[in-house]
Amino acid sequence: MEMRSAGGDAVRPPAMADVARVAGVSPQTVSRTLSGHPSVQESTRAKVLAAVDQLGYRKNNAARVLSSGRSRSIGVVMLRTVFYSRVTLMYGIESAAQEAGYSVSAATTDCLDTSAIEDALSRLTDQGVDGVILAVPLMHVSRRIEQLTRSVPTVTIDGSRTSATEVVAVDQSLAARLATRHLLDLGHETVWHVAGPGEWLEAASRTRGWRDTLEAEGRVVPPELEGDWSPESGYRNGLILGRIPDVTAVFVASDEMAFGVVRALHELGRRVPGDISVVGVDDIALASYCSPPLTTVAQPFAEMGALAVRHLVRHLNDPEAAPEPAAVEPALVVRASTAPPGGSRGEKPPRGSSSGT
Amino acid sequence: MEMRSAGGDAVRPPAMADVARVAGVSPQTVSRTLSGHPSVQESTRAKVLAAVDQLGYRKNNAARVLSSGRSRSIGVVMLRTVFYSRVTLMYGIESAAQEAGYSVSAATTDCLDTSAIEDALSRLTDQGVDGVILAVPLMHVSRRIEQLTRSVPTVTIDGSRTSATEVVAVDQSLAARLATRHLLDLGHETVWHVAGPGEWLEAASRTRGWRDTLEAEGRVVPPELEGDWSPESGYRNGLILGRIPDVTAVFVASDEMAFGVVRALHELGRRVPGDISVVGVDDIALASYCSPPLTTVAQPFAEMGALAVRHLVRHLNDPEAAPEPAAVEPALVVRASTAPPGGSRGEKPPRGSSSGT
DNA sequence: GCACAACATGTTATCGATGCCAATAGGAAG
DNA sequence: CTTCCTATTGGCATCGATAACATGTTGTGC
Repeated sequence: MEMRSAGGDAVRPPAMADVARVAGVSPQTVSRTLSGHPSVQESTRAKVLAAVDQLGYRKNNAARVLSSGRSRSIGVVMLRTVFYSRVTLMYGIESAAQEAGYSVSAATTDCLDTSAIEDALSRLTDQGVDGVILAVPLMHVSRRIEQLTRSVPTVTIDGSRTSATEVVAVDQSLAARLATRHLLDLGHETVWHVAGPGEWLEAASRTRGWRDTLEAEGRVVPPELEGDWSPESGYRNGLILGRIPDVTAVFVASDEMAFGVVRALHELGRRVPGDISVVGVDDIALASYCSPPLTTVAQPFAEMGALAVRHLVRHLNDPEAAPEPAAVEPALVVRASTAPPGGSRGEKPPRGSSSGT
Repeated sequence: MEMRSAGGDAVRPPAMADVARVAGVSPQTVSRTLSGHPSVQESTRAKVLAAVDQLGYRKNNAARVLSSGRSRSIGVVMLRTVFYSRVTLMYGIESAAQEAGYSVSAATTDCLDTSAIEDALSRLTDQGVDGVILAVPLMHVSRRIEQLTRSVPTVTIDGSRTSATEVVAVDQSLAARLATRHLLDLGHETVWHVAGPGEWLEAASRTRGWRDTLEAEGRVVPPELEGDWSPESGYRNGLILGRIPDVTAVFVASDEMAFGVVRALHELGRRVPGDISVVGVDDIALASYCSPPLTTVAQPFAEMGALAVRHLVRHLNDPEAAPEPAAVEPALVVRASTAPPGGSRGEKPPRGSSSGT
């Protein structure tokens, strides 16, 4: 960095015109060569590439964007959380984008305020992204958001559909149905539920899937408890559930909350899954390594991110292409935190298993 | 998005010249008004702002960058991992950057190959970032990296120092010393260690801190085991440690590996901390919620990211400012996975504790 | 009353690449 | 041998904002 300041004005980085001069061709030909235009003679191409190499030429992105009107970058609006799901999603987006030749810039927000989302979105459009992936659960689509998404191609992930938007989503309701049905199949009378925060669309979908499954089977639908995705909130709810004698099966809306629930149950002396079975959602890396290893619903977040990018890129390349909604499917991963009711298959199998009490 | 394609060529977004025309002033005055230049009369400013509002003018970033030579964006090179530490770091960087008026673009890589890092770095410089934060553990600084970091202000985090670079780091060696000393203070004869992968500088620093502490106390230094940060690798190493009768205390280089270690020990019937005490590093959110709650060393990742940004921005604003290395300090968090040796305070206290075997 | 400063604004050149159109050359077709 | 076409290549305008310089305008101190 010293070079830059100390070197004075001598070291202006080489521009395309410099390359053209060295190669003995016009700047236009250099441009064509570098962007892979077919109509460039092999000998010319070689001269240009040699000059590029000799000068250490690097393309100037700003100029290219200004001139072509396309930035080859996409923006992502997301919440600033360390939840496994969001992070994995982001990486899926990044690698797919990179593969498609796009760069990614993220605008994260701390909260779900509509105004915060508006800000994030406008930061991205100001920056000149070609398209946007909205990875926040939009409950309320404000006029400003509507307006912004209308001016730039947008794909939403698990969010409300705005008028000018394609949607990519995991079938959250299916995730919940898989979990709930698994517990019912094991023989539990009914299943309790620790939901995610109400503002989150995916939390709402999971709750709906859980409720639907119970109702379809004619089971009692217990009142639902609500957390905020944090392990702490799971713990709090676990302390409540553990005190209710009826509870034999719990579907928790995320693995991290499930960890908290299990912890609380242990502290209350309830065995998992001996007394109470627990299912989470996400299949985080640590799910196999808690006690007991957590049964959960795996979600293909990375694929979802990649899918969103593919949709967006397709639209950017051909704005006429019909938008088509897409969903990817979650899968149940059975580990050791679930068992038939009655305490027969506890984590540390009690020899004389007194079924029932 | 339909608008864009269907609207034809009529809807070119308004440019500064349009605003100038409407406001009845020169484009330059518009520019000055919008960038907060002091020498603009109040009445003029008002006219300009009214015109901006009326036309819905939004600045064109590409043009601004091309013209001014500054992009007000910084790049981050990091590994594509979901490890808590890296994610938290990223959010620290993002919020600090946003506060300073910079946008962040990330270039993530899958592996630690020097060439992959070179690619990521050059993607960022091509994109025209004003500065770069290198958040990968650089063991080998190639000529190309040297060259790239020389052409753009760079701050490395926990990496090898390149010639033109400032460094921000957590004192990893201190983290290891805190953990090791804690275990020795509890009365353990010595402490075993599950290290991170050898290519990671921070893994090496932790190993060094651990070794130094043992040697300073004249303790036997056991051979170290090595993982790859994943819970799986912790599990594998746990299966080994659990079979070695001498082992009473283990310092694991990350919480996620520690989860694996604890799981393996449980499966082998070794109690934690009754038989073996375990300390991790990171203080991830789930650390409080495993069985037993994990004693660990908390690292202020978010602060570190913010610090890196502050350094970088300071340098961007004043290239003459002397680079000063900075470190932030980790802190021990004692929970329930550590205890004096001898099995007296096990997780589930065995009534007749047969100390030793 | 004059010189000079400070402020407010306009003019022009420029950043670096690309889009569009024109121009040249070589070859195929008639 | 002419005409037309295609493959290459160059010239010029342009994207939208800002830096640098120029201009005009008001005010101030002696």
